[in-house]
Amino acid sequence: MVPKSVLKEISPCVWEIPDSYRNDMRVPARVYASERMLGQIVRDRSLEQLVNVATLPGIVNHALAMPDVHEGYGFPVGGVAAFDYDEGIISPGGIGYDINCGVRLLRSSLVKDEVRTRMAEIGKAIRIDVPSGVGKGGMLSLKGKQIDAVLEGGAKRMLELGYALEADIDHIESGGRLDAADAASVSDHAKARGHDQLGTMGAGNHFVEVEYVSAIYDETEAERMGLFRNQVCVMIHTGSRGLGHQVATDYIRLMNGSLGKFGFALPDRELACAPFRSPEGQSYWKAMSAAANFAWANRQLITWEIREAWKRVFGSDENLELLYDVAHNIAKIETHTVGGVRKKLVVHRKGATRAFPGQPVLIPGSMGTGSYVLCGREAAMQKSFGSSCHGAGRTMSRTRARKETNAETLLCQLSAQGIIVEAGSKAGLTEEAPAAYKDVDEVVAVIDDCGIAKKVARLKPLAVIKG
DNA sequence: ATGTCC
Repeated sequence: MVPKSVLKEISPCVWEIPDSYRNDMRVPARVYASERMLGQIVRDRSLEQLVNVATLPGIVNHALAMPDVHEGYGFPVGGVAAFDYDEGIISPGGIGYDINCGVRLLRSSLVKDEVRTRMAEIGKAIRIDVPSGVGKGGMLSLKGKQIDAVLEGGAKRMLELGYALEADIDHIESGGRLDAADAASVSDHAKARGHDQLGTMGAGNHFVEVEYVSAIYDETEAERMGLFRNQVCVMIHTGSRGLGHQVATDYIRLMNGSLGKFGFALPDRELACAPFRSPEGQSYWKAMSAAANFAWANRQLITWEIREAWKRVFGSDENLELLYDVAHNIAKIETHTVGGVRKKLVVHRKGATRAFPGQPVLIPGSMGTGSYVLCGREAAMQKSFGSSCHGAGRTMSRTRARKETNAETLLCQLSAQGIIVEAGSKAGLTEEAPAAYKDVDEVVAVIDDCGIAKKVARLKPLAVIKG
């Protein structure tokens, strides 16, 4: 464990672990957090994991942790690490098992008071149209070349198939498609797991939520994003399902086997990686891009399903427009200024959101607490490779949350707040108890205060549909 | 997160 005394506050809410802390660190580590939050952060292994990340070949500037950081597989969740394109590595653990887990926000033209009495109905309709649960299949069953077209075309393939509007594509990070994707780098096993999973939610922290705009912090940005007070919106949180999980599994195994060849001695085997330019690194990059495209296609088909449900309940004139869609678990090739020089980097975001200047940043809180819309600021480029936090962040393991939460009590608490809950399983519900998460208001305040992204609007839940 | 252990 990294003791709190090692961390020095170098500016408000920015804490540094110097590279002298351990002799294998190549760069310092930095944490964005309030002092109170730092007290929570030092209680798990996330900072030790962050120090481990700082030892990886080709890392530039700092290994970064956002205020929602917590322990993950090898790399902490809520972490950002950028590696030199030519000299650096790519690591599946730095992206996560759920490749391109992410969030998308749809806005309606309805206001809260018009829909209050219809929430049970829309909750059930979404629950029926968007299948959820571990291993669950959906409305499409893709075969052979059909799945390859989705892996290489992402959300744009869904447009060709009639499940997207032209305008949707312009409001997705990277246009909902990474060009590097190559279906041939994805195993048949991964394709088999994913072939019927488009348009499905999954389980764990994945959800669909009907929310309303409860506060506006920046009128100009809110107007630009088409948001207004009491407006009803829909948030979708899911990823690449079994397909992405299998891609991660396949390449962690492959890269563990090639560590010796590259002469890598890692402080933790969970950091399995390969030089980005190596055959292993390139294969994973192409497969990760394909899985990311699959996730964008998934959120797109879910959008189509929700639009159908929405029209059934609220009438055919009612539509849902895509505000934005962001990835939370992904690596990207980006150019950033490092030491005054423009450099091509492989930016790993694991439980972190891209937050380029002017870009909408979507941050869901824990179940029942609602979400934030922020807007990326110029300073993010220097402070965090244009990245923000991605959510509230866990303070309790799934097991502990399940042990300490009573499902009935939790349901009562949510319904007392007027929130409709459609839950797939009681175990799944208790794992996501708000008590198992940090306070999203506090997490977002750090991001706002340190100038990474500014608060635009807050949304509160009306109906929660969970896996 | 995940056909929650090949």
